[in-house]
Amino acid sequence: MKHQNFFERVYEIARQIPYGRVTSYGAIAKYLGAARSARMVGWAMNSCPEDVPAHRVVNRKGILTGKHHFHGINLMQQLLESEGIKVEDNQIQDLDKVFWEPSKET
DNA sequence: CTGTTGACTGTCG
DNA sequence: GCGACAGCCAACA
Repeated sequence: MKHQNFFERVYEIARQIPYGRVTSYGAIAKYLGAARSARMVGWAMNSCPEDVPAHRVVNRKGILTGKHHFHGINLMQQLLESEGIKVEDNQIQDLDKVFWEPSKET
């Protein structure tokens, strides 16, 4: 499997996010070698395939910045809470505990 | 082809 | 501690 476009790499990593864990756009972008491309991760998520748990991807602050891109405004939060992640005011609690880093998979 | 925007982040003042 | 700027890539007008 050769390297593909930036988007496809984002999808691959997003799919590797374990249950009950979350990551940030910057973490993914940084793993790809372009920490400044965090916006692209979000843009890639805009086309998020069903295989990609985009609800587990938040910004570095742990805020559900992309929640309004979901079908339901509170869907993203419910999905996270369903995985045991505490979410309050659109922000993930204990972010450092549920935070997942792509480099941990390699 | 050129300019703007976008689910972001780190650095500087 | 907070506000503003730059940087990365891709899609759209």
